[in-house]
Amino acid sequence: MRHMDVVNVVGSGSLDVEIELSQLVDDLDSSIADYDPDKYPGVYLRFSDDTPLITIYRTGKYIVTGAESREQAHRYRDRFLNLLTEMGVTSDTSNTSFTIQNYVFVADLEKSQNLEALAIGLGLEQTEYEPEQFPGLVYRPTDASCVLLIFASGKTIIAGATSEETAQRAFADMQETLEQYQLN
DNA sequence: TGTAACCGCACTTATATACAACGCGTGT
DNA sequence: ACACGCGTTGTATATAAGTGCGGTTACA
Repeated sequence: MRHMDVVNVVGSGSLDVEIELSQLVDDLDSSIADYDPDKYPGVYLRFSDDTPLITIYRTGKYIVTGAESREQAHRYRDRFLNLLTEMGVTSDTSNTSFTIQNYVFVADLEKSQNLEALAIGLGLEQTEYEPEQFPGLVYRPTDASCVLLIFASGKTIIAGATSEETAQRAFADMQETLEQYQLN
């Protein structure tokens, strides 16, 4: 199979405890935390440049975005929980939830594509291609819960999968369809 | 001053999250 | 007629891909 790279992983979880956000921000190092309730209701926490962003809400729910892998998302989630426990904001977080909600992949068909022909081959009902609106073709497979954006260069984005396997299978299935119609 | 080159940005997709503001419906 | 609740929309976050647009810069 042609290679696929994960470029973004999004996960969400809950601390199961309400958080006083202004207090939390006061206790955090201002270099890692940002909070502007007039602009957005969540607190942004980033440990350092090029690491995932964690957004924390009043309800205790939080999101991890911008991770490069499932492992990295979990690693920074753990680091976040440890920090809150050290600060005394939370006590026992061992049974709190955390789920990967979205994977974004970049793949390459390694061959330029005729998107008009591709729309027909993949099925007009499953595709959207409006080059004046956006240069990529949007493909929504009926049997996979993810979306593929295919570009004339052959570069492809797979978004919305909740597992790496789902995305990989969707990309492989699409390539198979292209072969069937000899579009590749 | 004109033109060319370049930069930054919005376009679209998914997803969790929350809050404001809006429309619309129903009940009082 | 008014109040209340619910649904929806826009706001913000990350991330890649292409195209086109506007603005800025540089040079002749």
